[in-house]
Amino acid sequence: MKNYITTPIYYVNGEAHIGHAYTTFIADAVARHSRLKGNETFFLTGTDEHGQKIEESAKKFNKPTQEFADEISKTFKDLWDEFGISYDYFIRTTDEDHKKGVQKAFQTMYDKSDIYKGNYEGHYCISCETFFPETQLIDGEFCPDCGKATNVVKEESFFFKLSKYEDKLLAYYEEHQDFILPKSRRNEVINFVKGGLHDLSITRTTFEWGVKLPEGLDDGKHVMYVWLDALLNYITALGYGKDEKNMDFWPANIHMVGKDILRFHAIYWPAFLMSLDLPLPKHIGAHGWWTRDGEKMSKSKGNVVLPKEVADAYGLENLRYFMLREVPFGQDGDFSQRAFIDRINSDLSNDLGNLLNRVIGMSGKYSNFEINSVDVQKYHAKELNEMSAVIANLEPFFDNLQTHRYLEELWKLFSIGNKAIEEHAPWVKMKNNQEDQALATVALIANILAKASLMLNCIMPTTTSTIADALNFEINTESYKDLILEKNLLKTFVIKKVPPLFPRVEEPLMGQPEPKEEPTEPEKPKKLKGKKESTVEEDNLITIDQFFETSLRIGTILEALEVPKSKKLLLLKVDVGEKEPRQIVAGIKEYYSAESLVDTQVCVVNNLKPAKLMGFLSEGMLLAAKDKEGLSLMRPEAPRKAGSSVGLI
RNA sequence: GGGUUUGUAGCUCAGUUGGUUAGAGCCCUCCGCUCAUAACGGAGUGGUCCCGAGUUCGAGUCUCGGCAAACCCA
Repeated sequence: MKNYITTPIYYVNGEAHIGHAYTTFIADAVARHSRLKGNETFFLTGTDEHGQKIEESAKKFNKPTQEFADEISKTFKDLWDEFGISYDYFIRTTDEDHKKGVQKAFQTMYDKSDIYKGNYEGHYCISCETFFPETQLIDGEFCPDCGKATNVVKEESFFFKLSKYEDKLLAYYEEHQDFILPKSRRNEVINFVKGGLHDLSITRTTFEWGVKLPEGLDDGKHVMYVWLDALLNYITALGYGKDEKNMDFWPANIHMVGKDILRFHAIYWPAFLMSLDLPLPKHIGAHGWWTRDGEKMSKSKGNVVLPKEVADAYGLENLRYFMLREVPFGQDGDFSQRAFIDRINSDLSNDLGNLLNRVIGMSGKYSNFEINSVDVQKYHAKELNEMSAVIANLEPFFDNLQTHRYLEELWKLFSIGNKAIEEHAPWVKMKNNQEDQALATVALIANILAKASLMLNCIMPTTTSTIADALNFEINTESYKDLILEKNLLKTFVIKKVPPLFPRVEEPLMGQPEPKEEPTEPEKPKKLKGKKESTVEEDNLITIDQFFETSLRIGTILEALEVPKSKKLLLLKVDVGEKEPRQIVAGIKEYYSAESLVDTQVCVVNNLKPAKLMGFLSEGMLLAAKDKEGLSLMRPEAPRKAGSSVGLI
């Protein structure tokens, strides 16, 4: 069986945040799950690089558009590589092959008379790349989504006959109840379609950064609307319009998307495919968004969770586990260090990690690390049956993308193991000359860990491989078949001693003044504590009065402009609670775009002697932290009144 | 304004086609155990299943009307 799994292609207009990582983690888990079961699997991710917004962002950074796109696209690819995402192909919409495929699709739809030329007039928001009807605008001018001003655009445009497919789409939803997952999202889509579909404007003449139309259709003025271009990546990646070499993977098993782009995937995309006479994807999986400590994440709040930062602090696989365990698929999830730490400590350290440690400890004491499954069936038939029952029930959860339920059920295996140890108390059996029984219990635990590792592998690939290695087997399709499908037990082996897999986390590892400690090396913290050395050098001590000589205040940035000809400098107008805002020149242009700073708060050194930089007067400076990776402004955790003083607690 | 979804123990969530005393994990308390990462096991505390009305022998589950939150649409 062939399975094709995709993430959306990510828009190259900013760095990857936790939401991108989440989509990618789920898709990666689905792909790994599919491979482990022996299915031929193609997992696609990539970047979406066309559109007016990219063109303009590139201009802002004074870069050729392609170069700008190259750079951001690379940050995504690098991150996924670092995260060990098992994609088979990374597509970019600026790839020549992709563009050709898109043109071929356009031509095919045109030849079928599903595309026609007309005129479009409407209010267009550049930022959202969307037209809005006048009734929807705020004050008749501003974009209802982002609040920025819209432009009235009248232009020649090609249209796709979306209206033609209304009934076919509805029929498809009806026949395929699980086309849209979770089911709760289905109605939303159906209602939208029932409300009537307008033909879709699919080309633009107002900018150039996009795929040109096939030759002969226009005079070269038009470029394709970014969504048409973007959605087609799912087939151009398989060779559509070129050699078609992987088209036998089509139709996709699942397109994983965020709920914000469900409409494009559940309505426009199927309609395009119908027009191309291609089968439709089997599932569209729409997941929710992440909040942080119960609040929406946004640049202006400065509370965006960066996946790399979290993975560095807590471990990549812990993060994968947390994200897939914590949230019912489709619902919004909340990221908090408290919840994350609870998951690590109770689920990973106590239940799973400790169980492995127990089996290593016992086998070392009782049988010189040798483990033999010969008597497991004899003494632990009950546990084996319970295990089989749990494993047999797992699959549907995964198929419905209910990873949180899948993991919850899977964890019952560890509970069976921990209970069995308590109940059979091998240490008592050893004293009573019932060595067979004691060793059978130890072997039972090893088998539990082996089977659980196979089922957990798609979510925690590295950790489970470590466990498998300790248990002297490899995780692959054969062992899956052997231990899971055929329910066999491990052959006799000598268990490897491994250090605790999941050190307990005692306190938050992020957003703390203390340096982060490596979660994989539990020895370190102890050493640090033991030394009791003051980390402050005596010579550098100051009195509290000296500290208070510096006046620190919270400021709200009202305006931010780039200083011409300067690589580093931004010119800011900052409200620090005085009559007039201060003008501050700050060297942060390499790290922050001017527009992202407006309406955010910073910490201002208020009583610095004014200085002139590149000819501009600067009446203060900002606090920021810098390391090799980059620079972060110091901001209040929650908004404070402009001019609030920053002091000691 | 129309619509969809969600609302169950302090927290995070399960509750299949309506059927006996509403479940799990975490947290908290007590007890037990010592192979283990102060981990594990057992017991217990804790619920007007958002509110109100209705259908029914019987409603967390169905219907209607509210309230709250999130989202979609005009």
